[in-house]
Amino acid sequence: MPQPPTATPKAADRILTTATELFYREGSRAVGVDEIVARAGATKPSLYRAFGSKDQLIAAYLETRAGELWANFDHAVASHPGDPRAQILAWFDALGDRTTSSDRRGCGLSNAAVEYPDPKHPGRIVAVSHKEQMRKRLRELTRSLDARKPKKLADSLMLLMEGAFVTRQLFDGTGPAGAARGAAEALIAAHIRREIVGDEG
Amino acid sequence: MPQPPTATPKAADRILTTATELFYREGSRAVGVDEIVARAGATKPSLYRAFGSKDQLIAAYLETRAGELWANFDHAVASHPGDPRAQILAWFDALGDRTTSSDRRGCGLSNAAVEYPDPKHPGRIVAVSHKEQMRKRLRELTRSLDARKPKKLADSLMLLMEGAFVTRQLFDGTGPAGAARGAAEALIAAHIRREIVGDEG
DNA sequence: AGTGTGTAACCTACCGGTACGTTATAAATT
DNA sequence: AATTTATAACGTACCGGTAGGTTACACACT
Repeated sequence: MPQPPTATPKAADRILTTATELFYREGSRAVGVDEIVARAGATKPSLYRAFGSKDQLIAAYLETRAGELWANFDHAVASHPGDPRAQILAWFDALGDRTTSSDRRGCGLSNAAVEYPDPKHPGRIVAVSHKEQMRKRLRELTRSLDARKPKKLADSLMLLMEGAFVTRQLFDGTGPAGAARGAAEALIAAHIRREIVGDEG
Repeated sequence: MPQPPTATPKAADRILTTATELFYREGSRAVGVDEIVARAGATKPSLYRAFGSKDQLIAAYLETRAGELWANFDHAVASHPGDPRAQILAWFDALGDRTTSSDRRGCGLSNAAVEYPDPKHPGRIVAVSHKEQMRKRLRELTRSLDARKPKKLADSLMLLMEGAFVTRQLFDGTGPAGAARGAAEALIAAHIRREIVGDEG
C-alpha cells in the first residue's frame, strides 16, 4: 500500500513494532496491553482504534513474523535456482543461523499455537494457515527433488524444522537443534536412494 | 493401592488431578486457580496449603506428566530388551499412538517451556530437566545401537520427537507427525550404514 | 474541516493470595 | 465415661492489584 507523502512513525506502527518484540520474547499471553502502549510511547485508545482488540493485535504480530519467515525462506530458495536440494539445505542453514543468537525463542507462530489451543482464536488461525503453507512449499521442493516419497520427506523435514524451533527454547545453544541440517541431508539422501520404509500418505 | 483404612480422595489430590487435565488442555497460563478449585470441588486455601503457589502447582502438574512420559518410554524400552533399534521404534510407535486421540496437545513439558521463558520459573525448571534426561537416554540407546555418531543421531531423533509434539497441535490427525516413525527408521539406517555428513559434537 | 493522536478517567471481571472461622477426629485428661 | 485439648483438613469471605476494554474531550496537524 503506497502511503500518502506525509509519513511520521505513526502510533499504530510503534505499537505493532513494540508488541512484536515483546510478544515474541515473553509470549503474548504474558504481555499486557498497558505494557505495550507504555513502551511504545502510545496510549490504549490508539491501540484499540488501530487493532480492535488484543487478540487482533496478536494476529497482526504473527503476520509480521510470518512475513520475515517467508522472506528468509524465499531468499534461501532464490539463492539456489533449479537446485531443490541446495534450496532446502540453505533453508536449514538459515534456521541454524538463528540458533546462535541466544535471544531467539523458536518460531513465534508455533509458540502462538501452543499458547492458544482455541481454533477460533485469530492468532491461531494465522499461525496454522502459515504452517500449512510451509508444508505445501516443502512438498513442492521435495517433489522437484524427485524424491520417491515427496510428501513423507517434506513432512519429515517439517518435523526437523519444528523440532529445532522448540528445542532451541529448551536447550541453550548446544541443544539438538544443531543436528537439524545434517539430519535433513541424511533424509534427503535416503529418499533419493529409494530405500525408504512406510507408506506414502 | 492399599490405602490406610480411612481413605477419602483428599482435596490436594483432586486439585492436582483437575489441574493436570486443565493445564494440559488449555495451557497453564490460560487456567485460573479459581476454575481449578471450582472444578475440583475444593477451595483456594486448600490449593495454597498443599502447593504453595500456582507456579508450584504447575511444577507438580509437570512432574506427573513427566511420570507418564517415562512410564511410556520405559515400557517401550522394556518390551525389546537388548534391541536398541526396536526400542527406539517402539518409543516412536508409542508417540504415534497418541497422535490418533485428537484431544492430545503435544507434550505438556514442551508446552510449558514455551509458555514460560523465564529460566527461574518452577515449571520451566521441571520441564527442562526432564528434556535433558530424555536427551541422555536417547544417547544411551543410540550408543548401544553402535551408531557411528550416536550423539548426532540421538539429537536428530529428539528433533523428530519434538517436531511431532508441536505439529500435532498445528495439524489435526493427518499432519506431519505421522512421518516421525519412518523418518526415525531412515535416520537410524543411515547412521548404521556409516554414510553421514557433518561433525560429531 | 478533518483526521490522527494524547489525556484522563473509568468499568467490569478476574487474577493470585490470605486472614480467619469451622469441622472432624482422636489422644489426653479428669 | 465424660470432658478437654491438640491437630489436621477444610471452607467463607475477602484482599489489593491488574487484566482487557471503553468513553469523552482536547489538542494537534496538515
